[in-house]
Amino acid sequence: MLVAADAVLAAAPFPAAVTMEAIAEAAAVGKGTLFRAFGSRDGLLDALWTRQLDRLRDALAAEDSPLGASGSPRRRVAAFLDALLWCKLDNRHLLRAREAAAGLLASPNYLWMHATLAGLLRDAAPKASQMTIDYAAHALLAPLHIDLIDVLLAAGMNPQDISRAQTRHAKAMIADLRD
Amino acid sequence: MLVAADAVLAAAPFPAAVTMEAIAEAAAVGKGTLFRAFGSRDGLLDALWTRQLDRLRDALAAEDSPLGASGSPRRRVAAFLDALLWCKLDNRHLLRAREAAAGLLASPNYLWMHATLAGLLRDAAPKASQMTIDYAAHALLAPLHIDLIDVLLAAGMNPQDISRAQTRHAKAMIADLRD
DNA sequence: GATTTTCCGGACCATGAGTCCGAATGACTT
DNA sequence: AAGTCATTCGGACTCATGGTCCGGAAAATC
Repeated sequence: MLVAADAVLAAAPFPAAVTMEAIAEAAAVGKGTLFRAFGSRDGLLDALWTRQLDRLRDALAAEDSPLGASGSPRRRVAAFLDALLWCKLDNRHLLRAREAAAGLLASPNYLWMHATLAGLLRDAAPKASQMTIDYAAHALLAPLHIDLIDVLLAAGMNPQDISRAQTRHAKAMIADLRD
Repeated sequence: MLVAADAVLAAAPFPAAVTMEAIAEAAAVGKGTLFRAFGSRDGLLDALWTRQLDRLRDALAAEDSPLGASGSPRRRVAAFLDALLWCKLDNRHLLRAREAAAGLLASPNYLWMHATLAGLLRDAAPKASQMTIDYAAHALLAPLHIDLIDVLLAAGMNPQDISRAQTRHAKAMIADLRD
């Protein structure tokens, strides 16, 4: 069932448009069965994503990988982020299946924010490469995602705290960009 | 029309559940008129969001604010991010109106990623405060959002580039956490 | 083989985005 | 002022899809 769902999502040119009915058919099963097993569309997607992360968790537990406790903390952080990156790349179809804000980052508004911030960063670090600056701008904007802000507020931070943390983040990024 | 839409979204306990019909009624206008004016639900939300950002753009243009060209680049970056933060806080209802991944950051999977990464960061910078580490972990995970990855790939970066940029980001964050 | 229980599946329902055409409004002409 | 034409409006309608539900099949038990 999970396998069939993964296959049909991977094959679809537009995973967000894949219906539960289509998945049920591909799995040679009734729609009711799908819903009984996963509760909802999101439940199914969650199950699929969790399955992928489980493999990652196993890798983390393995001693020999760069993720294992043997490496230096710094390397482990990088290795962990890399593992996540590859996992996400490999399962793009799955993550894109949640319609959500598809293309919101390509909207004029985000483009403007990014261009503006990148411009300011260029002023602050004239010698940094364009690609580095562009990435830094994205990395500074990403934590402003409303969902993350909600999480931070729910976790007990107040706007002042967030503002300070973000300023510090920016400072660290600029310091790095200046080499 | 925009004003009415903003009001009804702001008043709703769950903005994502506000229907176009409800907005039309609040604006004392037919549904057809709404759609003719904005094309779609997303179009309307875009228009609302753009309206807010326009105010920000004006502030940026003003000479006297910390955003103006008079400040140091570093201050301007911080001021810009802060302005965005407050803008987003003030318009939370509007941003949350795009149903999307509501609560995805509260899912066990994200919680695990965050906890794991925060743990690694703690190892790398034992003296940093918990709040700082938590924020850093969020800030490192946020750029892994699939939408951003897609944008980066579309912009010509390949996975290797992203990996390098992300590693550099992590390095900069850790360096900062260690003071 | 009869009876009970569990599980399955596809017909069915509810909802809400987006469409469309008839009606209303208003501008322009005589 | 009345008639005519163009433009815009609005709400009834369509359609797609997530989610429900019940009749019946399969399995377990005796």
